[in-house]
Amino acid sequence: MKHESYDPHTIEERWRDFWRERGYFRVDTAHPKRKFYYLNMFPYPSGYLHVGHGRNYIIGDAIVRFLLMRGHDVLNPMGWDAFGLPAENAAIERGIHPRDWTLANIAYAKNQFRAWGIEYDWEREVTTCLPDYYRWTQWLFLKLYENGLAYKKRAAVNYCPNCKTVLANEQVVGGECERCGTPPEQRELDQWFFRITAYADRLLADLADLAWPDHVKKMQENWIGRSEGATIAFRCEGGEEIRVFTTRPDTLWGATFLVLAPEHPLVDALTVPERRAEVEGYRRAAGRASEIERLSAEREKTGVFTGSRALNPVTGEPIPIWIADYVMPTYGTGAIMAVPAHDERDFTFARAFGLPIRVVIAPPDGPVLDPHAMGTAYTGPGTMVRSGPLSGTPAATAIARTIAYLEEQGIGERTVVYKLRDWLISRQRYWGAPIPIVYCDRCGVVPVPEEDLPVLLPEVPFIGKMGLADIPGYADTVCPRCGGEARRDTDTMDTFVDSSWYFLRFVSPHAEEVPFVTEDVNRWLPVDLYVGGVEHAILHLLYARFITKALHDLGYVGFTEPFRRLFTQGMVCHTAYKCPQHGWLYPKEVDDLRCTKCGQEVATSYFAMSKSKKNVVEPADIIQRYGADTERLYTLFMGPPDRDIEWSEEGIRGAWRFVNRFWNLVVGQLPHLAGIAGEPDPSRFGPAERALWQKLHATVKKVTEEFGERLGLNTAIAAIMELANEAAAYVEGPGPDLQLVRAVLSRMILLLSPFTPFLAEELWQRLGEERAILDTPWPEYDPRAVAGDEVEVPVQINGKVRTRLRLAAHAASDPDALREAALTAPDVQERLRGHEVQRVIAVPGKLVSIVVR
RNA sequence: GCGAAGGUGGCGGAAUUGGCAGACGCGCUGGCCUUAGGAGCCAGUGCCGCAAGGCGUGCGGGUUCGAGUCCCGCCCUUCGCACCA
Repeated sequence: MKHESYDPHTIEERWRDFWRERGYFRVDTAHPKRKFYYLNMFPYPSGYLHVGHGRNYIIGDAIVRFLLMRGHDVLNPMGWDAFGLPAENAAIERGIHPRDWTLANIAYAKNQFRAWGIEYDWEREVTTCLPDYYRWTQWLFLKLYENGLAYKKRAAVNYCPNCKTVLANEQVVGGECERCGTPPEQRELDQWFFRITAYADRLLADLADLAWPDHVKKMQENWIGRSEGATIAFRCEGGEEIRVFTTRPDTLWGATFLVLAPEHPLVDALTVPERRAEVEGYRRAAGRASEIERLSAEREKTGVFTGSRALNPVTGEPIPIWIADYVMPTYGTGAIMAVPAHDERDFTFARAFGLPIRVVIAPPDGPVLDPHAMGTAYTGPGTMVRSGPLSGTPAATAIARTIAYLEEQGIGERTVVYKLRDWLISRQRYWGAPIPIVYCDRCGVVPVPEEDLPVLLPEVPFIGKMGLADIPGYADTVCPRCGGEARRDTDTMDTFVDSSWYFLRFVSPHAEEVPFVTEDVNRWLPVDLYVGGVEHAILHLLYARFITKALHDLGYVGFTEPFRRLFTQGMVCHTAYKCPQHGWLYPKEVDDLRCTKCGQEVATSYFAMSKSKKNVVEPADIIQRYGADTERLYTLFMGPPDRDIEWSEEGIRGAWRFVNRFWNLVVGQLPHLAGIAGEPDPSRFGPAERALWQKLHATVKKVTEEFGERLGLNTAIAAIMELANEAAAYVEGPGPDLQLVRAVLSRMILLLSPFTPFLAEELWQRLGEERAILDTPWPEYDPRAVAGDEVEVPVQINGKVRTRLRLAAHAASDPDALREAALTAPDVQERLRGHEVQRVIAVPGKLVSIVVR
């Protein structure tokens, strides 16, 4: 080897602490000139970060380095979402305290960041499980409580018997506990809720202004689930009033029965004695049925008749009242009017139980519907028929006219309902922020005074699944109001409360009197770019938006949305092996696709990296073999950041080879470049120089633009590779222009520096540059140089490219000259012989298309 | 069922505005170098064909001088929601 070969370990060790010592990633939040709040979703400290986690932070570090070079004041903090069940469960397994486990993981992860070359302002570190943070989570609870946004109620809630705690609706995914997959049970419990439903309309409306991926907005929209319709009152024969919600009030004349949810409060009163046994039996069965069973749309419809009737308010006809579990107790009023002719579910139910079907909507131009012949409900548009005074109303105005009529008659009114329900935040586990509430026999529910915060987690040896209620003495306290004996609330808050405001704390992490300094957060928020996994599309992002709006209304912040732009990065997948007998296997337990324990053939598949599937790749191994720069480069190169990608052992070698080639290119040129300074002089360029010069400027443009809207970092890297390939070919050629070589190499180092910061800093210094890269402005490009002075223009004949012309840029941009050049080109002439030219389309700078016969 | 995203070589993926399909990388093939190669370098590599040429972006139609890109109708994959009245 004629020069020093690339040794990532020496290089990376040299620069690792340089950035920290120089404080490049610190920011003065009080005096930003061009502020940019970049935020990665903070991690859950679960043990270690694998290369899949790394992707999130590597994307962020590259963007932040770019922004710094562009002269922004970047707030780029990092912290730990440190409370929660997994730490508790891991601690139980290991027989240690969740705090010790968590803090050890944090220390380990910080070293991993350092190894990756990812720097943060660690003076802003926020750890949600420490009292100086959760004190303010409790403060948040108190503020919501004082303003009627936190309340306690007894309700049927989802309880996970395995995790031994209740769950929010958002944490029941597909009828299973989000954490452990156990189907939750319904339990009647006294629990704390946050009144997120009070913000349903604004959470929905404000989505419009967010620069978020459409699918994430759509998911939130669906989750909030706004429906417009009417509430209609039905008088029962026994005098009770049943209110139903419907989106189709125009079908009211076709309502032939009512259905209540089994849990509906009027069921008892409406059940006649001879039906009581059957109704009670059905209610008990419905209570036991898990959420999955009950929500399955394919399930047979079941229900029972209460024996009572109500009067259809517009026809005066008595109609039977049933109960059925296809009606949800918590949506709308928990009761529906059934219009079997025009609603699929009601139709199925009516057919199953022989209930009458009455057609009140006539399809346009269609045959008159015959209730006996219908195989399915007609839910399409049509004219109202058999609907008393409203008969003949066309579809377009039917709903609005019916609502007006109902309001006139005093039977009902326009109503908007949401699927969104209040956020259940009580958890019966230890590792969370205690709810700062005291129960006193004399004073009732008493909030802990702000000055008494934090309510500390009790210091106990940690022995097993437990809540604060299991810890002797924890609940005993005195009432803050009367000083008498009282009991503490023994629940902790959902960890999503912790993460619903952490982005505010980062701005003023050391404030002791307040959770954050309003003036400062107003200067820095909303977050300019928030990057994280799409799995938080609903839970975290909806909660954080809600809390921000609540804090806004209470006067603590001046903005209503926390995250202006959201980017969701894809997951890193990797081969996973499964043995029919031994389950998931580590790659080292597989030989020639057979299990090393039993010799059976293993199944291979691709999954997002996870410990449970034993398919994680450890950054330490990769860094040991190739260095952090190679891992970073490969991570960003292997696919667009918003898509899932597949980690491959071969792929990383490609990145490794590039890093080596680049090193060899620059280090190989160093002896020639000593003493070479100044910008190259384009007037002295030959064709090879002009081509390279153009490529350089085009590459600067490309890379710069990819850091904008698209974040196509994979193609930015590809562009740099192209430039490197051309530069390598150029320096091998005859008599290279050394000023040009220096210009190309030094700018290429800058372009590469967000991706491979160690390598870039090292080569930059070896090139003799005095300033560090992060003190150097990002390279500029000259649009004229990008355009170049000669272009290649393809010529199509009947839609096929037949030849390419090399033309001066000015000729290519003039349609007439372009047309002329194409038609006179010898090989075009050749092809046109014997044909009649019908049409010539010359697109300046692009191509010429000739149509012949 | 509803909604969203996607389907391009052997593979990961490019093609940003209707204008050269397959950039860049992996893999593969051949060669060089080497005691050796899971190192490095050079060349080739969408498919069919000796070639000229033809065919090619899930399938079928359409618009256009020109379609991966736009329109209509399907198929498949992934994700989200799912008896929400």
